[in-house]
Amino acid sequence: MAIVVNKDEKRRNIALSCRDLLLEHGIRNLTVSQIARTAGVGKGTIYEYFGTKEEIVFAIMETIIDEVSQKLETIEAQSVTAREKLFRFGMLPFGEECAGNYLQIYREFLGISLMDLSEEMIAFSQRVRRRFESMIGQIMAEARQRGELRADGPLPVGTALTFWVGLVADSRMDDFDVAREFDTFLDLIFAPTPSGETA
Amino acid sequence: MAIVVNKDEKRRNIALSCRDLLLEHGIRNLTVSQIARTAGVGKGTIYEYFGTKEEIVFAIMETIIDEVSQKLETIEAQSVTAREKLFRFGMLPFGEECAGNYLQIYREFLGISLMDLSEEMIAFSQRVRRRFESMIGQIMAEARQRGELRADGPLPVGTALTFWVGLVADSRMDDFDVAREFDTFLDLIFAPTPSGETA
Amino acid sequence: MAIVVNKDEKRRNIALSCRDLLLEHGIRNLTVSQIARTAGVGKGTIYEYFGTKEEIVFAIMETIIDEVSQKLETIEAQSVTAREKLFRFGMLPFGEECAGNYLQIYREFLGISLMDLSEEMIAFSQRVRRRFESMIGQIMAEARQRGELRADGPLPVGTALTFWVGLVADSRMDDFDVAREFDTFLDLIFAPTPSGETA
Amino acid sequence: MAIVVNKDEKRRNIALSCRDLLLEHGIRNLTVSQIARTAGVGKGTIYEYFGTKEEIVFAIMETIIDEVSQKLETIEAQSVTAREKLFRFGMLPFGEECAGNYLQIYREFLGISLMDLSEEMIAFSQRVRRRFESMIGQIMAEARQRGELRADGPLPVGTALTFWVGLVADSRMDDFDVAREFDTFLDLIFAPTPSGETA
DNA sequence: TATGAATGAGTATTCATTCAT
DNA sequence: CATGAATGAATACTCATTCAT
Repeated sequence: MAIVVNKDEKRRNIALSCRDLLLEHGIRNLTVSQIARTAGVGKGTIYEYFGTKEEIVFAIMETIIDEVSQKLETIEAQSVTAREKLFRFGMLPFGEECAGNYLQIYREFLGISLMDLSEEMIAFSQRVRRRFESMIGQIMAEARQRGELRADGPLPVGTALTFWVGLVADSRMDDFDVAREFDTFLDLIFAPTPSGETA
Repeated sequence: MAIVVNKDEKRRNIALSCRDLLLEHGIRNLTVSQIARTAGVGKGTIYEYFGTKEEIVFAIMETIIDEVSQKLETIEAQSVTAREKLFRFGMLPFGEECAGNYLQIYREFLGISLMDLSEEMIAFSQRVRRRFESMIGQIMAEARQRGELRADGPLPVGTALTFWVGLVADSRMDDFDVAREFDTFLDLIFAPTPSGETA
Repeated sequence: MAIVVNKDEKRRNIALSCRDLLLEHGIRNLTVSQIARTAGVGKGTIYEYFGTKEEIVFAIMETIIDEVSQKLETIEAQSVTAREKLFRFGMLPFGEECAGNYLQIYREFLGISLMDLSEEMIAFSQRVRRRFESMIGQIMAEARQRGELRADGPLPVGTALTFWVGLVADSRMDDFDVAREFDTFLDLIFAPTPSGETA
Repeated sequence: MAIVVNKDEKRRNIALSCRDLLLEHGIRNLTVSQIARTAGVGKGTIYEYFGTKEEIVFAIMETIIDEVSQKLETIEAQSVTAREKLFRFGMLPFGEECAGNYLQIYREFLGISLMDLSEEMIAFSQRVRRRFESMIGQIMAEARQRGELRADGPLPVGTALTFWVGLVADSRMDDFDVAREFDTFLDLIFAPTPSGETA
């Protein structure tokens, strides 16, 4: 009888075991040989579970995104204003903590996906975007219910995400103050309604 | 007497003669050999005027940005609202016209600059950003004077630029509606006062 | 009671089920995985019946040669001159009909056997050659009896076969007129005895 | 001033310096690295003079064919019958002497060219064929003038070449007597007059 | 008897940059 | 001033075969 292997599980295991490798070496410097060695299997085995190096990278990125998502959920659960939640969301990869590499990797991935407009790459980008869309959407929906957010128009979910992408990109520049810029943006969304008007 | 050629002028000439080459082939597919051939000089000569391929690309990009700037000035001069001007500014590379390649090239350049965090690259990015900052700054300043823009706080120049960068990046995704997203963003800036006041 | 399967029979079944696969994909592009899948068994099972991929290919080739042999027998039975029979024999794989692939496969096989001079490969080649030798030998023997062929010397069976191999090889060249060349060769064998000399 | 290099000459030099390498390692086992090392240049330099590995092989093969051609010319000059000349021509690669490898290489090349039906490969094969065609053509023309060859019909140049290709291929088989087969073939060409005339 | 998961060797090619002339 | 010949590092992917179950 043949050995039975859960393919998806093994894929995930390989990806998980290479998480650190990716974070350390970066995406472009990752070689399939390294991946195989790190995962403790032969190079051929890698191609038994992934069709292409790109696919491996996607899988590893996905595990990282899963991690980030969990952190976001933690933030979600905190009892602070929606604005603050969004701020913490957006600032997560910019935090000093362990997160430094996230920023680097995300930036690299963004760079790669801007140059490689293959179908697979775009599809993956969209998939990732949608995940974050739903998380942010929830926060904003809540915020609107609580009156934190203006009641008119569609929720500025996409606007926030797009701005955040710009934030990641622009943050590469020395004199760019991420926190300040993000704060300014959130001001726009949460309509600080200049000076006490509205009322 | 030997013909004296201003070094800067020759640099510029080389850059100008390669503008189309860049727009056609893209940045990564541009080879120094092609550049030399197109400029009608030897490969070695190129390195007489530029220290590195990167520098050549910067020079060519600069000529392209000059072009774009001129187009922006034309828009500036149009008699429309500041909001409309900003919209036209931002949408310029997304226009059908000839501009198609601008978007592609800018995206590619953004991608490259996200992966290559060398000092020169960052410095160049900052230089470019500042050019656009000043142009947008003028429009916004005017807008505020005319009352189109809220009077409080700093002008959201950086916010707009950062959002625009995100726009360029996200526009690679099939289902992304650039115009709509940009419009939504401009709404945040220009019509912040929730309950129909302003009017 | 377990179903008893004759090992040779199963070998033959596997070979037969892969005939089309070989004809379509060619020899080199045939993978053992494909073979197993097409034969409806596991990869390991294939190696239960064949020692090596080469052996599988031999077995499939043999089924194809069987087919060709049958066609040759049909030609044999036609009431035409021996010369015409030989011509039809030789031209069979060059015919438009379905035979197109036969030529391709035979050429590929010839190429492989020229590069892989293993004992098995040579033995197989000899086996195949001998099959055709006997068929052609019969025709020529008849022809001599009927006076179609010169009476002196050994029958040019080998000569014809060797020439035919050259024909298959050379026919890869665009400007090669197979029919004409073959005809010229047959003229030599059938000694058109220039202009009525003989006498 | 730039260094001036005669490109064709350098190509030839590289090819010449790798002649032995090809003869020893065979065509398929030749690596570009080896070629570069043997030619005493960098790998990149090889690609300065050849577009592809295939081209290098062609060039080396050409030098070998040049050698063979010279030997053929020597044979040409010998004072023997045309039949004997053709025999010596054809048997050249089968001779014990140094020629052993020629046969091997030619066989390998034939094998490769049967599997790789690219335009370049076919073009090269045709080029080679034409060279031999002209040489053999001369001998046959002479032979006919001297009455050694029948006076009617076109010279069987192509027939001989095609047969020779078959000879090279079939000679891989143990029990194949090249000399005898070739002799039989030449009999067909030179002694067509059936009934013992000859005279 | 049947299976299929695991394996790993092996190689062509590009192009920015230098420096002898 | 100008040239262009020379350089060499670096990496994904296939597939026949085995053997534990």
